[in-house]
Amino acid sequence: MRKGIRNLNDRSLQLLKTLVERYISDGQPVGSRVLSTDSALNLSPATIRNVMADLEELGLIHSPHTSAGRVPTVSGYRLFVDSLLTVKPLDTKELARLYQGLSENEDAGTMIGVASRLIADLTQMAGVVTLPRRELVCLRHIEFLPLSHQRVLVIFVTNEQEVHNKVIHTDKAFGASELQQAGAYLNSIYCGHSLTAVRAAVLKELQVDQERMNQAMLDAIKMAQLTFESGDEQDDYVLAGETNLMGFSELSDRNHLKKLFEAFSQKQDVIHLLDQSMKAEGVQIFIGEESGYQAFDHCSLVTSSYSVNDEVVGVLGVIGPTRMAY
Amino acid sequence: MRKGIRNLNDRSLQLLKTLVERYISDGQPVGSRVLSTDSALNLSPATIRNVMADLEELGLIHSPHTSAGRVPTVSGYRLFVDSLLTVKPLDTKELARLYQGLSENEDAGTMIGVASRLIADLTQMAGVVTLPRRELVCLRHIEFLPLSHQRVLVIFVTNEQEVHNKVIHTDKAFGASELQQAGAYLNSIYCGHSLTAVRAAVLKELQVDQERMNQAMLDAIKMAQLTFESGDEQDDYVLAGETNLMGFSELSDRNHLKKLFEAFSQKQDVIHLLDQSMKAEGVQIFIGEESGYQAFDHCSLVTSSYSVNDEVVGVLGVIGPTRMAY
DNA sequence: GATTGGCACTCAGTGTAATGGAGTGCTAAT
DNA sequence: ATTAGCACTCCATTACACTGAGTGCCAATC
Repeated sequence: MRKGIRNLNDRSLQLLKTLVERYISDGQPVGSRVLSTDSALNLSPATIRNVMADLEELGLIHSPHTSAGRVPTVSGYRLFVDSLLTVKPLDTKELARLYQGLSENEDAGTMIGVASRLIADLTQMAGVVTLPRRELVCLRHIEFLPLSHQRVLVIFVTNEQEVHNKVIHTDKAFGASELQQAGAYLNSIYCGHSLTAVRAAVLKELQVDQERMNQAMLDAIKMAQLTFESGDEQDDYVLAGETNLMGFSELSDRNHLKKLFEAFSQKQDVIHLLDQSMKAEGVQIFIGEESGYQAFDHCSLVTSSYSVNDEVVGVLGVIGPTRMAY
Repeated sequence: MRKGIRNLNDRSLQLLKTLVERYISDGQPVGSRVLSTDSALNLSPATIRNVMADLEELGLIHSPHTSAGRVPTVSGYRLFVDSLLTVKPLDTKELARLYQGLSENEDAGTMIGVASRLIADLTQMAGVVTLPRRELVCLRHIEFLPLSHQRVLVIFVTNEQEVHNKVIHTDKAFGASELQQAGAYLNSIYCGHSLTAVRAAVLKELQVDQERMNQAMLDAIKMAQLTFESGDEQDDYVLAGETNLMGFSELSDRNHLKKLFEAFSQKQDVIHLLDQSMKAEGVQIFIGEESGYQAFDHCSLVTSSYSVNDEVVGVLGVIGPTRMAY
């Protein structure tokens, strides 16, 4: 008399849905009685108990103990968000405010901070936005300035108006004009390419084409190599409203909380996770342990990629407790 | 039969000291019995009870409830750190490691991050280091680069090798050579001055000396004004090891913890506090409510200023629970 | 006069019932 | 297939006694 998840009837799904919704709003295990009055279906608690037994057998819900109500499991949430979730239209109105808030400032760096903050305020959870990925950042301009002791200050502009700088150490001392020449040369050939493309090209040049170049060109290429070598500028993200997470009782366990915040400041795991979700189109949801990272066991992460010029360059997301209003 | 704090006898102070030390290491109210065995003094618990009654009357210690031991109050801690504290010599050894860790990297920005991290790891509490104050940062070099749409990229180097950049919007479009000239001009007159000094000088120039200047000079000054106007770059600090604070039971109250972390991310209060302690020489200690900020009610902050070239430019500190090993 | 031993007292913390209530599972009736 | 009824389970709360650590005070002692 076993049934698979696939041929669950509508009624069971309906009940699962209201159960999840109820649990999300109350945070308490929900029993058959409340479910009977809560759901539009006119069913007695007894009937609902039968259905719930089925749902439990399928691993969608689960009892903390014998005489408590039921709580959705991860798979239960998963089914809920995958096929039962009805999105509220509020989002669009808020979205307008969000856009407005964003359009006010032009620097991409601060914009990302603002976006993150907005998400956090809006959801009362933690907002997270990744910086555009390095591979997709395109070089607009590069320039070298002399510093003392064979040091050179590299300034490069990417995308619209983003400015980066770095100090590199060269083999020999260069004068201002030499450096200017080198910059002009590099601009002429690499401008408009992505940073990773530049890096690859530079490496290739150094390996194969040395005899074709004069000394000035070689110096320029070498400096470019120093500038773009190794991904020392890790992909990064901006987090806001972490403190909102401390209000949720399900994350009250100090150990969990600590692990979570450590993950935030280590950044690594979070970046991996966000990276993953960038690969997929549209909205992604990681529920509880699905993320694969222990620190997020009791959290969920809802992400959506964002684009610049029709190209996906980053991810924004909301981090909250598993029991969150999806 | 009342006595002031001033004429407390040595024995009472000795007892207060061991009480505080004991409380710091155990975190539990300490009673007369333990104190009698703990202290080198050979006194019976009864005697100690008498002394403790005196100390309590003076507001230095206090009982959570009738039949618990005593716990130091804020004034008790204060007296302890002010006159009873004997510094362990361990610090110097660790300090060597600290110096070594710091000397490895030369960029001031990352150095501060490393310092903060080191403090946190060393103390198992939160480390905090302020960036050098703006007023004390001295301009080494300034340069302008043209961007599109009447935008100019300003790059200026301060102190040793620190590079800052900013995009400003000008009234009219400038060519590369004009900008270079302007940069050279500004370098010639303002190089070596502190940023605030430059700002003041620029403002003064704009008000009084306009007729003496040619157009190029005026443009240069105007750009400098745009660059250094208003303290938009707030003083800042780097925090590390916040998560260490979550392990302390006395900060377990979620509300307190939340307030504290909010203060961290708002930065403002922390900056004020650190600023305050920069004014005083040497090591400063804020205990519990002494700081005046609610968020720090159950924390203590130990700070020390640090100098570059014999001038105090910033503060580093440790944030921990009131019950910390001072 | 300072110190100490003795004693009654207080009070948080703990363990053990007892009680109530919410919820379930099962069975028999509809 | 649904429902009502019933016995059962288990958590949560309360009550209560008990223990132990610690105090305050008093009288005895050095």
